[in-house]
Amino acid sequence: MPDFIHKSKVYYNPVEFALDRIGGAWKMPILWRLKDRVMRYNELKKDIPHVTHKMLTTQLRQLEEEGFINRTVYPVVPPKVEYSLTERGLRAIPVVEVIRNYGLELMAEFGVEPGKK
Amino acid sequence: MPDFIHKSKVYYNPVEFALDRIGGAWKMPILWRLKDRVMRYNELKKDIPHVTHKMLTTQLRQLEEEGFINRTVYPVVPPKVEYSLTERGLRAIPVVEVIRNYGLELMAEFGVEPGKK
DNA sequence: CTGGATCCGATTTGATACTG
DNA sequence: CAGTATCAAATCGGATCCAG
Repeated sequence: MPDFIHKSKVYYNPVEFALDRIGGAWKMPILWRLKDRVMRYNELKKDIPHVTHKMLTTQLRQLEEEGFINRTVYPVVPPKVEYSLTERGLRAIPVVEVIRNYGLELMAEFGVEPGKK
Repeated sequence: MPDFIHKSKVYYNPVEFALDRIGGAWKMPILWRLKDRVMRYNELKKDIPHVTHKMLTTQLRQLEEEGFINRTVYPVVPPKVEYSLTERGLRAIPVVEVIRNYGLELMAEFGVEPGKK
């Protein structure tokens, strides 16, 4: 597997490339929540446990910049901003689902319990 | 999605749990190479481009500790150590494959070329 | 050949304060 | 409500040296 460059970063394999787009602790959880509905910033903030303001905004910016989500600003006061999946974001969902299900399997194997909401 | 704890770290969702086991830049490439054969340390080292000694050893230790790979030491000089997939590692392969294929798709979309080799 | 340990700079992240 | 900027802490990764 050869090297290739994207946005001035060198990648060594397709897995690394994919995980740099939708990996990390928050991107898949964000995409997953936008799976079947549009959400406002604060909705995401409240729905994703423990994500900090900074992390949520930077991850949203990156997902937007790479074409996974749309950011729609309504010129009203107070501000209203909605996030939704793009075509590309939609195509990521099945992958997220595979990883998510695998995570649930692993958790069962390791004996960790999701607990209650 | 509730919180849960594994090895004194708090997780917030199954995706994060899964990626902490097999995510990062090197773990999937390692698992992928052990998919259909046993490999020695130096084989992996030579076969995975740009991985450093430190990264390869730490990732191998973690994969071993979490039960994804076996480490077999042959008491000879010079040392001979072989790595192979466990049952659990084998079950991770389909997931790796999904992400790998998705990475290849994304690369095509973004117009990056794997180059030759 | 395989692996551990250490140093140290680079990157990432959390907390906090400030804005229209 | 949504977002930016800044600072310090924490983590990560590469280079290097030593060892059985």
